[in-house]
Amino acid sequence: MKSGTKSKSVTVIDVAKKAGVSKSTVSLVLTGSDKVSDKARQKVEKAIDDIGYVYNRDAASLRSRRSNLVAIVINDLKNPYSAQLAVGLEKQIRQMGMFSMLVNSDENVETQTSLVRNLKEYNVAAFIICPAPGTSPEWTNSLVEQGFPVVHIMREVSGAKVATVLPDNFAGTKLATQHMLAKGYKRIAFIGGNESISDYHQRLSGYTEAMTLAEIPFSKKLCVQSNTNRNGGRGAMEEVLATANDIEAVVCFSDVIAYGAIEHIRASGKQPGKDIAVIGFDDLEDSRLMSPALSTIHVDANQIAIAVCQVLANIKDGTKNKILIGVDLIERDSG
Amino acid sequence: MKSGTKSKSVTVIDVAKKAGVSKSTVSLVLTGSDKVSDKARQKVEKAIDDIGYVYNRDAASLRSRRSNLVAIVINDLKNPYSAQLAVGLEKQIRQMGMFSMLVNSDENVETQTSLVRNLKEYNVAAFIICPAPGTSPEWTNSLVEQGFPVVHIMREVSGAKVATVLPDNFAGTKLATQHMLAKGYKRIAFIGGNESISDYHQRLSGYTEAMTLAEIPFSKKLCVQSNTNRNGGRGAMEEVLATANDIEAVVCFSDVIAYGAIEHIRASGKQPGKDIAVIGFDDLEDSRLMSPALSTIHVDANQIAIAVCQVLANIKDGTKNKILIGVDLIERDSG
DNA sequence: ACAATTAATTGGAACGTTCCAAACGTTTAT
DNA sequence: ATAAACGTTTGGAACGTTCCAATTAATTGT
Repeated sequence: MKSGTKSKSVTVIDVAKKAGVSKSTVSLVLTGSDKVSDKARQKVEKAIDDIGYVYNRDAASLRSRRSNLVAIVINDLKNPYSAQLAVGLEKQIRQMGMFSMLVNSDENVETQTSLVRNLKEYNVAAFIICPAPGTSPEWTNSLVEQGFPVVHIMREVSGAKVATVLPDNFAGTKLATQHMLAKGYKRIAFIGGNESISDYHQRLSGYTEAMTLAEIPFSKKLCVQSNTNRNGGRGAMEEVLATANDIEAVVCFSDVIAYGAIEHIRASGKQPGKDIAVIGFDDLEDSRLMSPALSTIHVDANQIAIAVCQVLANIKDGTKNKILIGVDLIERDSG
Repeated sequence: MKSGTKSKSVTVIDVAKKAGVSKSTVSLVLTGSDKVSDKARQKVEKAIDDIGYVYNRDAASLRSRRSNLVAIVINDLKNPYSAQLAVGLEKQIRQMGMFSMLVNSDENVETQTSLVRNLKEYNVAAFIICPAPGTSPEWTNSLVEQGFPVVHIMREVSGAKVATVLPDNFAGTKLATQHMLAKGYKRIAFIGGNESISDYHQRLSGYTEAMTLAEIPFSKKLCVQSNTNRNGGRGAMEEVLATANDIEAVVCFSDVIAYGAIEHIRASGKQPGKDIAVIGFDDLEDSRLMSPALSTIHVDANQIAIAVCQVLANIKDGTKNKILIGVDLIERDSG
């Protein structure tokens, strides 16, 4: 990785000479100051592309003790929703005039710790973290105490004194379940997800709330946990059908779970969307494109990204607040 | 984004005082030099975590004119294979003792240009780029001339004087097609992808090569282009069946295309894997988990990542070579 | 025991930028 | 005409590290 020992770099001083001003003036132009005359600004800008100057952010960041780097620590980039979220965040951050540094913890808390330790060395301006399972509140809090603005997304770490932006999981599954109830279904299952995931409880209770309001007795048989991948969804569906072959609808923990469920429904000779209605959670792009198109709870990744950036913009020490992002029911062919 | 004006940072000098050595010695320890006594090293290391020192990479990078940042410019993070690749690259780069900075060009060449312009300001050590459509060879070459090590992945930019690491697309579709031929099928379609994508031609010619070798006359009707998403796959399959209802097998440009194809096959009342055999390209995780599990051409993302890092490690000016990553046939239930 | 060699340590300069306080030039008020 | 006010411009110091040449300590050879 020998970088060809970049000869002699072009600096603000070279630009200044070329433009016939001082390096301070060049700096002012570079930082977008309003207290520099248009004449000077134009001369500097011309000089910059005449001699091919490139700004050195290391020097700037060192001297100013600021940076425009925002770290995004994602739990699992291979998960389609995470990827969508990362892309949304990246775009939004760039719109703020900042630059994002995206890394993947792979749901591994040690990796996450090591990544963040490294990122601190780069003097990042803020951390956006989707916490890996097992993240301790102390860890987050110490990060905050060190002076870094931190926002958690998607998952809550109870005890962590940070702002957290996440979808309204409870409202989402409640909405999904009530949608099924409104269609006249009464035997409704809830499948996928498991207790180690912080949002599982919220989504499950949205379902039970809706069922309770409809005065339908809660049946434990109809709630089956699973891994959060496609296989998990298929297995959970199989388990439900084994004990309750007469269910009319299934509310899934996520779209991916729904994909698996649909596969098993088909395999068992029934038609998803006709014999058994299915609804997911997330609204992945595939859900719209697949057939039958999946009904689901839409969680707008861009909206989350916008909220995160707003929080970041007005962060104060110890602002521990929870920002719920609204969700929407999307009715498609599957239920 | 007011970062709480981090009071007064702890520097190497503080560490030096605490450890009773000079700052130069501390620096040697930090950079992992072998010409420092064990005694000194231990004192320094102890002092470091006693006073909670954090390394300032901006200063290091400024002074040494080196950095351990590797930029990964991905064309489309929402694409599952890209995400997989990004994750593999990230892990591999970290294993080299470097740190990756992942950004997403979103298949937009202007975004790509702007991202790279910014990344240069961070003094990155190298660029790994999956070029967006429309990337000009001149652009890449000028990046190289500026002294940056550059590797292209997945897509070739003809005329660009850089190393390119990509799967053996030709061998892949040839393998897939010959697999179908070996099963006795003769009416085999090739669907998905389109000419604006550089690897389309390679994959298409793998198919035609196999067909020609088997002495089956090429039929234009059996080759249908499409967008590279699920919908595209479904549409292409529909188009094929409309003009050639008797096909026995279909070789798909990618797994995602295959997903769409399978949906249409089902919708038309046939059974994928029984009435029409289907094979994909990429081997996404879902392909293994779905039902019927998708036969496909496996392209090992980690292997690509390893090759990229090897190239990066021995890069010389103007090494324009092409590194083909071997592919494997994975036979599953779909064909 | 002493010179010659090697190993380990060190202070000052340098990297390219921003900050600061002072200087300059122009306009406005008296 | 002069003072005050304002808007621009400016040189030197500083940010925290690494590099370099020089110094000191330890080891080897005779």
